[in-house]
Amino acid sequence: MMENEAKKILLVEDDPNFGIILKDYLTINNFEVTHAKNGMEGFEKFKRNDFDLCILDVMMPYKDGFTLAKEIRDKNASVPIIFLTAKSLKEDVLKGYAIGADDYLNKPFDSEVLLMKIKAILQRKTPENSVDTKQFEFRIGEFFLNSKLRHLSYMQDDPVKLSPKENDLLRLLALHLNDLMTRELALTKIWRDDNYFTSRSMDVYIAKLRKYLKRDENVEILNIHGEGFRLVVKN
Amino acid sequence: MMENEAKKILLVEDDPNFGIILKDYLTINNFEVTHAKNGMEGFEKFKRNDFDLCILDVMMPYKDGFTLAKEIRDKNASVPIIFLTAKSLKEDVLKGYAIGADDYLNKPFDSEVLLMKIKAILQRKTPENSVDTKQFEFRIGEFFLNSKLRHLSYMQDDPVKLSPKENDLLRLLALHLNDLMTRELALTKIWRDDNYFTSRSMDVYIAKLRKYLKRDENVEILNIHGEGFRLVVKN
DNA sequence: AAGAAGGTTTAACCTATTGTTAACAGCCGC
DNA sequence: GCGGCTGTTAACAATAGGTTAAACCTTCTT
Repeated sequence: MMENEAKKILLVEDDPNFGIILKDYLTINNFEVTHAKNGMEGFEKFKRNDFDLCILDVMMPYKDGFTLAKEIRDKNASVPIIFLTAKSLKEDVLKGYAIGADDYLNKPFDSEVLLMKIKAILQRKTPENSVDTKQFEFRIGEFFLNSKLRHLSYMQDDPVKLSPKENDLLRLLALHLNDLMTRELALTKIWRDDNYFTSRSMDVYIAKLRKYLKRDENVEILNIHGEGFRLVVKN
Repeated sequence: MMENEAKKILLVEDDPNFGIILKDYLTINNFEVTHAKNGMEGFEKFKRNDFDLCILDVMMPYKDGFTLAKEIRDKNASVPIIFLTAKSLKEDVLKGYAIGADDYLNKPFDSEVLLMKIKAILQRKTPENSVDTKQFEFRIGEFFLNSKLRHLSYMQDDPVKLSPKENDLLRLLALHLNDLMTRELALTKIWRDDNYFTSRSMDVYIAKLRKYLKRDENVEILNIHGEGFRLVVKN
């Protein structure tokens, strides 16, 4: 099965029973849910993560859903927000939308309906209207790396196709061009685990990259014993 | 603030009184509203214009809102759709979302709430959504794609008729010509769901498109393992 | 109402790509 | 020279993609 990354949802709901049930339901449906019990905690968690969607209860102690939503909007103008509420005052609904809500559900609601709404909202948000500051293109001596297409080209030759790991690793080296890229950084960023086996796996990839880069003798990957690697371009 | 062009809304509602009131209300709020009195008329009008949003009553004579929505979806996979309905059967709501609704309102509803929902939906839709440009004609090597008519022609040959999905997929590839079109994008935009089966279905459509495109050896669809596809024109 | 036709999804089978691990060899620094 | 790094290759397992055909579902016809 193709493993697409699960979308991350921040759920802020003070009722512990309801919160846990909803969290479980969404988890079963393949979302990665972070549950906060009040507005304060919700905002802390929001700041520490990149969420694809926020579900906020309106009535909560310490900090209500509207206030939280405003703080979230200040940090991030585009993350979708869904409000949940027991009362259904028109003024509240309008206030919610004015803050920039994407939807508004009155309790009790059907969980399947919520699921559909979540999907509908996530669909309208295309992956590329998020301003991606990611850098995809690098010049490395006479090489040119396009890490979006995973292509490494040398002068006029046909580009070589890189595997995802080859590509990630070379990109990380390029980001630290002529400088040290520590083992630890590569392992935590790319392999998401730092142990003997991932470390050996990384060495295998360094070997593969060296093979690709042999064509330009001014480019090489140097090892710094016990520290990491250094992609250098001579001259 | 710059005066943006009024957004065009297709309103399909068989109750004449309610329809006119709603149309006026939306017009006052700076939308350009086309009112159709039944599903038949709604579809005719849809075909003749580019709408930014559709508001469909579910229960209508001749052609109900769901059927109309499906026809609209076949023509245009991404235009937002809001359903209005008097009854609120859960099955109907889910059916609506399954077709690709963006929202679902039960009558009676507050017109201000509808207005806010419309704004929330359009806001998500418009931000420089480069991918969703309203472009329907493409030159792909020696091919010419008219994605309104769903015609793919090669030189002077008779055009091949494409099915809705074939057409949407080729159009999306063409919008990203020579660049990566991610699986995720195609699945969320065209299939409106991203899972194992829709992913395999997409592969089947890629095979179909490759068959059509074989006539021009300079045109091909390349795979980027784990990421998506790339429609390239050589030279 | 039955059947044909067209479109889409699912299943099945096969190939290609990718990542990990083992094995063995050489290297570093003390 | 010794023990822990690093370099390299090859085998293997797991996953993704290519293709065809059958199943399924609507819609259109008769």
